[in-house]
Amino acid sequence: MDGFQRRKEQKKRNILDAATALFMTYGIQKVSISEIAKEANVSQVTIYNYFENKHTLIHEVFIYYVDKALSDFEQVVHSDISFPEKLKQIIFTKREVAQQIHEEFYHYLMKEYSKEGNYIDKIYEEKTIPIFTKLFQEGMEQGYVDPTLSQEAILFYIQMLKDYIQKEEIYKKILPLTEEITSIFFYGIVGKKENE
Amino acid sequence: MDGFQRRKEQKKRNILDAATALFMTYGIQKVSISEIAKEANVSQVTIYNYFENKHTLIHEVFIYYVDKALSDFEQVVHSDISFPEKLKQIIFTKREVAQQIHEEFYHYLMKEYSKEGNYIDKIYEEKTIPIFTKLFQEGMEQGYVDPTLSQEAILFYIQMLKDYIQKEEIYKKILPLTEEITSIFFYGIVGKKENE
Amino acid sequence: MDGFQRRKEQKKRNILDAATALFMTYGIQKVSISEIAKEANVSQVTIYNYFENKHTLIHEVFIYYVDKALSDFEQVVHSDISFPEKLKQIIFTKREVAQQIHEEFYHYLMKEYSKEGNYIDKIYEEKTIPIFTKLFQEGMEQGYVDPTLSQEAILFYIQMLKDYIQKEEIYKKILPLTEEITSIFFYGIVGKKENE
Amino acid sequence: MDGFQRRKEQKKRNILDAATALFMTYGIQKVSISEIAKEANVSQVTIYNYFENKHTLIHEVFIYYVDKALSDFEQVVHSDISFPEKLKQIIFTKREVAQQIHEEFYHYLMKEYSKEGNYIDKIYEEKTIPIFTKLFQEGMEQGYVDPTLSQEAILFYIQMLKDYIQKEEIYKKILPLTEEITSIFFYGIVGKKENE
DNA sequence: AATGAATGAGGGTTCATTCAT
DNA sequence: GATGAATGAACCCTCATTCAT
Repeated sequence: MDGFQRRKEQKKRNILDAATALFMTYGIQKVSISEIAKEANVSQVTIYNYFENKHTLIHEVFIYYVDKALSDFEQVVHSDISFPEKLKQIIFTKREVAQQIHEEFYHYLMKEYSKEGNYIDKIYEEKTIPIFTKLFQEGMEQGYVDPTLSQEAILFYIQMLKDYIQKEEIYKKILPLTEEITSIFFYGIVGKKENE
Repeated sequence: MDGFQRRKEQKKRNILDAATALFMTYGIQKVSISEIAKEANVSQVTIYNYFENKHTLIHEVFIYYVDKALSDFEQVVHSDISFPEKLKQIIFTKREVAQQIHEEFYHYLMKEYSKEGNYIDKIYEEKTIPIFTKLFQEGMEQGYVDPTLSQEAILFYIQMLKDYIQKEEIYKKILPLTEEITSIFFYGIVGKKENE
Repeated sequence: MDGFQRRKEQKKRNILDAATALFMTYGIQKVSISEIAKEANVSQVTIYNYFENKHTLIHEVFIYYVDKALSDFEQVVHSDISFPEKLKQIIFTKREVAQQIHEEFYHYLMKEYSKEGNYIDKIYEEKTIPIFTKLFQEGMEQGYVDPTLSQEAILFYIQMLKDYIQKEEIYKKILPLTEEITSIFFYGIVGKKENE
Repeated sequence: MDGFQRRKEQKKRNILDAATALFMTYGIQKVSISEIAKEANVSQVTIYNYFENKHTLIHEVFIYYVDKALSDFEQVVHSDISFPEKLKQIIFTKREVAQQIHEEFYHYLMKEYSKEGNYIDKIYEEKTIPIFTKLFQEGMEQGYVDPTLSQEAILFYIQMLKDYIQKEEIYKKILPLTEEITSIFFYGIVGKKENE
């Protein structure tokens, strides 16, 4: 990649960064192309030179985000910490990219783009699931996971926790409850029997 | 209430219903007043005769929804079924009003209306929490709830489950997992020890 | 006129009064039928029962106002005070009806209604001019009016003073200048020669 | 200023001219943005690209007009004609810009914009008054102005004449009276004493 | 490649007026 | 005769997108 190409890529990334930041703060519909242009210090038309239309821009922002999240996830799973600690990190770790990703973002994409490729599902099935499977195997061997539970049900739970905690207003409230929530996740509301 | 009043109320409800349905399907911002008018078979201006502006309309739809949800909740808690069954219903029962309430709906209101009274918080604190407290007392007495857990943590869990399951695309996927999810909720992913 | 008629007339007058007050305070275009209705404590449609449309309503308000002004004017001219005092009163007396008549009112009528009858011109020529003529005759005989001046020019001057002083923001400013303005009116900016 | 800038300025002026013309003929409220756009041969949105909103547009039209009037005024005062001739021109000269400025224009601005800087008052005090003062000094030295009169009173008179003559329907009527009006302005309705 | 300028389509809102009781 | 309810037309304004340089 020569200097020209590099500068071009840099500009594209500038736009993506500006768009990502704005989308995450204000949601998708509230952010206009002109605002993104201003934030990225380019003209509106320049955005159109790099991205076919707003649709496409959103799509690429999305991919950018998903990839980043995936790589974070892999890093944690392959790290050298205990199984419970891994789960804790997966659930509570906020991706830097998406510090406060607006839900609308997720929904918008789910609704508008489900037809065209469903990048996220592909990534999920091809990359995320295998990693999870490996993780759970580890968990079962160490006695942390009930082997009668389906992997789907557990994934649902993890996904739910992650999503919910993403919500800005929730995150603040539950920070002091981290330990308890982890405990409920492992032992349920009935609680751990002490005599075990 | 005479015939006049009744017809008026009926029309207002028509508009509220149309708006609710559209908001829940497409989100708030995507739905225009003119679409609501078309759906409700009235002119745009008629909507303005009943509601000051879009803001107000959204607000009233919101109240309509919250009240309905509360009344459903109360009914379940006071019903004559077992504690686990109650929790199951609370978590999985979809309010008819809000079959598939769009998250944006919640967020929009949280953001835009937080200043003016915060109706939902008031309802939550004054009505919902006391009912929950009573319910958990019941649960503890019957050994279903770990007494070392804070009520907040448990509420967080329930709220999270309810919210998450509200999501349309999630609901479909997890219907077959209902039993398992309930089990994880009670006993965690470590699972119930059979010798208990 | 029986009681029925009288009540009807009363209601019409209520509407006219409300409209007049609002027009004079806010101008014509800024005042909506619904505001007039509210101010007069009737329904919008009631206004349409008495006046064909907004046009007509404005027209009638106008006539109401002109008649009142004319009668005030006549009273001053026929009163028992000196000529200069009469002029002073004509110029500086604010009609109660039109304490602060909005200019737009005048202009709107001049523009929109000039075709249809020109009530004001008729009144002016048939009633006002003769009275003025009589007044000036009086002034000339007493040496207050230069006989070489045309009556039109003097009328212009008087009209101008009256109109200008009507303006709310002007009126306040020139109150302390009343004497001087009268003096200029009589003796011009060159001033009265003291040795006369 | 390059070609780009110049064309932009030109277009902005086109819009200002169209707006000015329409405002002066029909008043401010009656003129819609779409009418201005049509008159200026641009799209509505183009107007919004140059002016933030209707408010701003009106404001700029206003400044355009005031500046033009001021410059005309200065030119007359500094010109090489007699004192009476100067006054005559000041009073009767219609600025080309504002051939028939609608009063509503003036009022609207006085009401709506009085808060924000009061451009006209500033101009008036800083520029107009000093020039007037100089002019009157000249008039007094030549015996045209009664030195016992306050400058305020005279200014009031001049302002009144100018304003009143601005009115379209008045202007036509008094054109043949120009000489007489000037005479009254200088010598009052009592008239000039011939033996002076 | 990059931009300033321009726009069609659509959004929320208001108003004078009519309909139906 | 009086009213509450309803509306078509118009208004100000925003946005994603294209044109022209």
